Amino acid sequence: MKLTSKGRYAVMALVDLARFDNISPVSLRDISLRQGISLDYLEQIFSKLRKKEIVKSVRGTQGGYVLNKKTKEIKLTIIFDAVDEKVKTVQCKKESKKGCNGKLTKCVTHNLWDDLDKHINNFFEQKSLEDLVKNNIEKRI
Amino acid sequence: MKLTSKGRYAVMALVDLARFDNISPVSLRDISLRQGISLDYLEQIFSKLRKKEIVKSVRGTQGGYVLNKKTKEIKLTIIFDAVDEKVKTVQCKKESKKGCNGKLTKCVTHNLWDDLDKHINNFFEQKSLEDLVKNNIEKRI
DNA sequence: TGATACTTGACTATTTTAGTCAGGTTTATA
DNA sequence: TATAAACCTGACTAAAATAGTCAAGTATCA
Repeated sequence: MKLTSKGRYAVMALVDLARFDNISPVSLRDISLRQGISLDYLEQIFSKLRKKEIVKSVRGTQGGYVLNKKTKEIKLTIIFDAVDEKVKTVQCKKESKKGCNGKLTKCVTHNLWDDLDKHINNFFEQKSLEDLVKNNIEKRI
Repeated sequence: MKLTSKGRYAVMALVDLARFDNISPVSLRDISLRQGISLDYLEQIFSKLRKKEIVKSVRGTQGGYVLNKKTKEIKLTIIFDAVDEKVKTVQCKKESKKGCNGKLTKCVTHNLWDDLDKHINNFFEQKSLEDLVKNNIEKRI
């Protein structure tokens, strides 16, 4: 049970962006250096974030990225969704009218995984970028 | 963010076992047929469960497996632990004295992942096999 | 003593992940 | 208007993890 580094990097990069974008756009190069994430990989990630309107890009010299929403509104849910980090702990097959395990019933643990997904998503829906930035400033990390 | 099928199968098989083992040992062959899990794979999983004393084996004809603890005591935590299903959503590197991201500090999201792991583990520590079996009987799945 | 069932360990195809690489296009500013 | 900084896109790939399979046992009950 792991989170992919794409999801993790997306959050790290956005926290970084949230802390610096009040002055001017933040270049991916800067984020790359500060967070230790490959520039090429960051570009892939930000392309997705831009499509979901979480960030805006500013082109040209001195350009970069800016947040496109308030930090309070950017919940982890929408970040993970943007970079295809799915919280689907178990994929029960939906073959025609069959349930999981190839039979007509649901598998014995079906409800359990549903509950688990809800539990995790609940966490992601509550945490916003604002929380993370605050947490960082408070603890002076 | 996915659970491996090893973890899922382990839980499915144990729920199955919990429902049938009051009469006599349950053979893996039966579980395999009822739950649609490969027999060979089940053997790997039960070998691990036995080492952690979650189940006992009964050899010979009419043999099989029996639960080695009360269903109430078998929490998801110990099941996942037994089959190496780790809830470590993010692996921050621990290189000598360096933090994650190769710097001297913790990465900006370090505390977040710790919180997430706690949140998920909390769920697993509360759910027991008893809960799952009850849920199954009530809903007649 | 044979059938049943557990036990072990090696092996492997497939999929996913975590990037890299190459070759663009756009735009601010000197 | 040239140029460098920065974004943008898509194809490619090595390595790791996953989800099993396969083979060859050993133990024990009837």
